[in-house]
Amino acid sequence: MAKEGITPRAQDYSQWYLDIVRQADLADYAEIVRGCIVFKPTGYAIWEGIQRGLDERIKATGHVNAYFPLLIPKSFLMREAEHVEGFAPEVVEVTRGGGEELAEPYVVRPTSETIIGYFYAKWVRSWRDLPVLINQWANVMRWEMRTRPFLRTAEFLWQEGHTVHATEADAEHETLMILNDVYTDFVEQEMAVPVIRGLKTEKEKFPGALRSYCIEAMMQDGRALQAGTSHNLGQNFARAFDITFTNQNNTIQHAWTTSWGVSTRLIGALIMAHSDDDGLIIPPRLAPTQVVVVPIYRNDTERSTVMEAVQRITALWRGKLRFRVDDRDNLTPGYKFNEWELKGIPVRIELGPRDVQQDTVAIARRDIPGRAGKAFVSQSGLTERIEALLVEIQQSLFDRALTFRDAHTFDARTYAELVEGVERGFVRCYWAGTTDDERRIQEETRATIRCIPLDQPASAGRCVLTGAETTQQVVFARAY
RNA sequence: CGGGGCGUAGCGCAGACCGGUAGCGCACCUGAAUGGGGUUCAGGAGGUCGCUGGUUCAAAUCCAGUCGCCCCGACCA
Repeated sequence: MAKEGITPRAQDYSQWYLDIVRQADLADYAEIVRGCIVFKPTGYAIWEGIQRGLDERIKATGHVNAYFPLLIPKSFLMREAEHVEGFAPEVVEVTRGGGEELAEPYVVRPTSETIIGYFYAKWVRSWRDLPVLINQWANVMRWEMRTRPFLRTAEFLWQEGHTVHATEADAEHETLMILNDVYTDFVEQEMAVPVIRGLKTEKEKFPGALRSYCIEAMMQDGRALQAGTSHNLGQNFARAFDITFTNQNNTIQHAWTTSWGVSTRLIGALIMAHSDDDGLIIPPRLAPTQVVVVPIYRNDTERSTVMEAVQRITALWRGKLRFRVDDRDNLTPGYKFNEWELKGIPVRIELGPRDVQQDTVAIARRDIPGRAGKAFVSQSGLTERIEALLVEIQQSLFDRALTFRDAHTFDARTYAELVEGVERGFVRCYWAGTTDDERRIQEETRATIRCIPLDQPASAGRCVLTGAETTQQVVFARAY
């Protein structure tokens, strides 16, 4: 029973996504600024929830927040060879200011490794200054050729962590700790989206990094979405920006740096992982509003008794549940039911004259849409019942997403199986090919190696392409 | 950069071939009734027809130019 104005997923998945964004009032196109969107209050509230969950974890692991300039001297970008090459095509330049041509143009940051590297070089002198553990919440700009709300926009919001360490081992530990304790934990626990942790291949890694790790999630069309990345930058940026320190033996050494980020793209992941043909579904732990109350009445007398009961019941929720009462008078209850389902509120409580008499309410859960997810229950113990239901919904969304991913993950032994598998989801296979092989497969199948999973099989197998024996498995998929 | 399409009310569109001073649906405003799964009736407001120029007594409509947006591809993640 698809809602009005929402294209069913099976008909056109990409249009379905755009419909959800529009209908659930998450974003508006900033048609006057190419490739940009407006994060409307509902969409921004989801981002605030993401920020809260990540910021807590980032701080709990010893990091602090700071803020660096939006504009970066163009020459900075040039200092790291791979980095320039990687970002040059999508950089926006500022060449004038105060009505005059600038001596040196600035670029609008596509990411901040370079400018932060410059300051870290100033700040770091001794091994006693390390580690530097700083995060920044910021906007960045990349002139993308083709944009989609949240998934790829010219300007987007994110956090970028930038750290400096004395040794390679420390940097590697930091990179993996962020991947595990911050990103994976947040995305799985709060967003209820299961992820695969892995290493990027040379072809897919961050420009300038030694190694890039990532978490990859599966969307409901079987395509992969990179939900977060964590890079061990080695000494590449330390060399380019001269970040050095004197160690305990009074020797000057280049430091080891890392960077890691997740962006507003996560909102896209959230939508595509959970939502259905009736609209958005937001996992309870992240939902700006967890419970909506729809009062039902026919006249002023009924209205006052019903509203009285609503007041009495919701008074118990303060500090426990994020809720709102939909007391708009010009809309029918049926309309409101549909609207709140469309907007993905996890639990809906309906309360009418009959409920007042019988000491009941109707309780509906969003993950089971329509009347099927609705039950009449007693008012006593309602708060606890809702709290338990929210936990249950959170778990059921995660389980559902995991079951879906497993059902759409295929082991391929031959190239033909790989080609067939990426049509429908993730393909797991042994791989001993080269970067050129990857490129060729991408041309032929539009699929790329999403990652080399951290969880690897115990035994060896034969490469899906070359037939060579290898112990390394990779995951192929088409990606957003 | 190549191919295609589109600019008329907030949104979606008709009107254009055949020139005569702009219309429909939804949304919006007012009132009344309705109210447990997208409520009904009545009334109302809202448009320099993307922009510039030309043809004409008369241009949304014909002609020329120009700007912008969308889709497909290339590119990127």
